Amino acid sequence: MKPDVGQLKPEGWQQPLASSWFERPATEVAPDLLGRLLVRQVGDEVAAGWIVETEAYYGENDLGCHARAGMTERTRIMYGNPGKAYIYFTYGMHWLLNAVCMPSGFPAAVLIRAIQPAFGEEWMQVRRPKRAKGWLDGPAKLCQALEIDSRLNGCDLGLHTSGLWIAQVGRPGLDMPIGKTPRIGLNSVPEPWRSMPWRFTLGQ
DNA sequence: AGCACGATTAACT
DNA sequence: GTTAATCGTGCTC
Repeated sequence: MKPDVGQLKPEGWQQPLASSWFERPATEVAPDLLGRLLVRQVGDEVAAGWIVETEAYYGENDLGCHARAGMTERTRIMYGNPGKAYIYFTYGMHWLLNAVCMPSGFPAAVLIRAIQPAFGEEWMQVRRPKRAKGWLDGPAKLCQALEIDSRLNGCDLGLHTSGLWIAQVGRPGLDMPIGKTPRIGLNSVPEPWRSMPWRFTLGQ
């Protein structure tokens, strides 16, 4: 009988990236996150997905970035320490997950836009019943699947304690080229920010 | 206190 | 291809 490779936990899945790993421009961190493992643990339940799509949001000058308006209650986390989760609510119903980049004081983050299931698929399906193609392709979809919401805003992605981390382990067979395109959904953002090639994809 | 809008998604035509 | 759903946030009065 053929083993279900997708359900095996890869070596190193419990080893989070250090906070200092995120202390770089978001435009460098975003492509570097591709192929790494986003892990969620709630009690005894664990699920994880390979990151395959990211976007960089970088500084107050970036008019596509929430920090364009300076520091507010919402963007406070983005101005904080690298490696923190910046999670915000949009369109009245969706949560989106970012990883904060750069040293404290400079607002920058990487939006996690899509994952592919690595293990714990059953647990993800509890909240995302449809297992059709594309069921985890979307920043709000993966947050729903992994039970990510405001309770995790500001948590440290470099620690296990909050139950959400990014493991350093790279996906096997990481030889595909990285795609670069403009960011999605910035419909009213002026140029050149709207077209900056800060969306990064792996095998899509 | 009121208002316009959004780093989306699903369900349409 | 288009559009409704739905509400926290940030800005204006």
